[in-house]
Amino acid sequence: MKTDALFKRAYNDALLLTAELQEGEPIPSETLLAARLAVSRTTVRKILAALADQGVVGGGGRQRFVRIATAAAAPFPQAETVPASVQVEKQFMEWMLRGDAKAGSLINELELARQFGVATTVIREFLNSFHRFGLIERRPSGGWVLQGFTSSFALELIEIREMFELRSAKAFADLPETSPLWHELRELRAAHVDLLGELDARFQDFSHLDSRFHRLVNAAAPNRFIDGFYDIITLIFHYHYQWNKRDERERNEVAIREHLTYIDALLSRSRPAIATACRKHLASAKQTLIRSTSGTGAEG
Amino acid sequence: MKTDALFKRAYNDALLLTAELQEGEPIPSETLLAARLAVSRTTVRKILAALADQGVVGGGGRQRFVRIATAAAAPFPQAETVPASVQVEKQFMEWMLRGDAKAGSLINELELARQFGVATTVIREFLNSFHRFGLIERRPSGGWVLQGFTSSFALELIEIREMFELRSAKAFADLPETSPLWHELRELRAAHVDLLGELDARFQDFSHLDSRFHRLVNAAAPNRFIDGFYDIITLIFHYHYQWNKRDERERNEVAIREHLTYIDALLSRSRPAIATACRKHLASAKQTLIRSTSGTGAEG
DNA sequence: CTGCAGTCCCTTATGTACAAAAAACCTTCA
DNA sequence: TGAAGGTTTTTTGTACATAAGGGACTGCAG
Repeated sequence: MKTDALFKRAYNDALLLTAELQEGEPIPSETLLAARLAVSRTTVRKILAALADQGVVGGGGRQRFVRIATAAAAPFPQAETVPASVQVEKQFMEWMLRGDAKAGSLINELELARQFGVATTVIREFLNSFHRFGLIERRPSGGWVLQGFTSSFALELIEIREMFELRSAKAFADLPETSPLWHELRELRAAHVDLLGELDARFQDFSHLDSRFHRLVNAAAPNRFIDGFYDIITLIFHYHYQWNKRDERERNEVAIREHLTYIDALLSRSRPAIATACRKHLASAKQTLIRSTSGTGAEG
Repeated sequence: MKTDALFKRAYNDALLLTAELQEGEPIPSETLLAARLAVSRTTVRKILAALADQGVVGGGGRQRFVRIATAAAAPFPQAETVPASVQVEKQFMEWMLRGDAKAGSLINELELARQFGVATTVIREFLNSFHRFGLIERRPSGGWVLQGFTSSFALELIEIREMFELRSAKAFADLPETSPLWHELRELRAAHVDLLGELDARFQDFSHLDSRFHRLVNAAAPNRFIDGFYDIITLIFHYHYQWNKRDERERNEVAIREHLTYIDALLSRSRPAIATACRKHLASAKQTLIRSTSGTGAEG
């Protein structure tokens, strides 16, 4: 049976929407709600039925209205609103980065399924799509081998990243003045400055900003393979930022300042300045990443 | 139920092995056969039981021998010895490259499953792993959109290829004299010369040689992401060579000569010569590929 | 005639079942 | 005693069932 995490999330969102309305106010049309909640009308109807059950909305057909203005109905627990596939990724990364599994060991689908509380099918599908991240390998006879987050993985990752980033940064400098990306870059610069101002409170927001920035640079000359590669980068850095707490604030401050230099170089369109700033930033990202890898990276 | 294509392939292989033995000769041990046929001993035992049923081998336990020297038993049909997943890839590429499906259209799992004669699970798993080749995209709401083999796909593919190949070629030139790769390179050069000599008869063998050569170059400085990328290259070129028959012989001859120039440049270790030969080869590969793409590549 | 809700059908996601294949363990005989 | 065959246990690949969710079609009301 398919999980109804989508329904539950949308239901919770709908509860928030109704809370904004006055008692007795009419409910927006199903089509409108569908657009607002980003789900199909089928799901909206299911939600409306559930809300009617809960007494939150009254009436029926075209005469639906808010019955209780204060959100009396309890929302679904947060955990149930996350699709199984997302939870599996999170749990798997945790399992791997926490060192519960050694590099080179076999992955047992059934065991993981039990441990994560999902069906083996979900694990199987996850492993299949996770393969592209380079952290696991398929054995010829079936089954999967864990490669692990080793320093050789980090080195190989960073090597490709440097090639792609330098290429994209150059392309960015060649963008016509009219490109909307320049505006986005300036906005992103402002976001960096903002974050730097309140770094003590929000220093964990950097991970997201980092991903946005590097994807913006790549948008100068889109290439689906580079985009795909940035998914890997984003994943690795996301979890890396989550798990490696050492000097987190300092690391992020350094990175933000490097970004700013890099952004200014891009804005100046000076090729040498861009290359220098880009290389410098990548070099320090490399150091950070390698320091946190698990092993020697000596593998077959 | 799991298919027994593995058993059938190994059974056919085993039939060939027994045909080499004299009537009455003893059969190698189960362990040895398992290694020889590249399957587990469990499968070997199943094969031996089947062969005994067919009267090809007699005796039992430690006294098994060949009963009929001439291979009297019929092997399984070729088609049944290919795992479903491999057949699906072939059929899918055919379906796509033949133009049965337009770029941008939705992929219907059930329909494909029926058309290819497999269960939907197999299609699903295939699409999941095929995603990395960049020819299909996942829709946010589930399901897949066909991107197709467009010229923008080809251009993006080639761009990455050039970056990777130049990088690896440089690394190759820096290999120590003692590296075994130099020997392999010389062997590969000989294979090219051989093929050139009998090109009229064997010109289709080039596809395989091409893949071997480029993977060898990459082996100079292994990187799992580049390796993964070469899977894409190999796939595309493999099917491209199969489907684009126009000027096939001439194209291959040109490519072989370019390879020879490229190999000689590598052997000379001259950086400028390597870069020139590499670029020249990639440029003509690019032309060939782009000429055979299906559309304008104008997509969202 | 336009936007809405009612209804129906199609497709996909996920759990479960079961056979194939692998791997581990046990027994036997030269 | 060690290499072979016999037996049992695990694990994976594939089919199938079923609910969730998307989308098309229809008739109605303003």
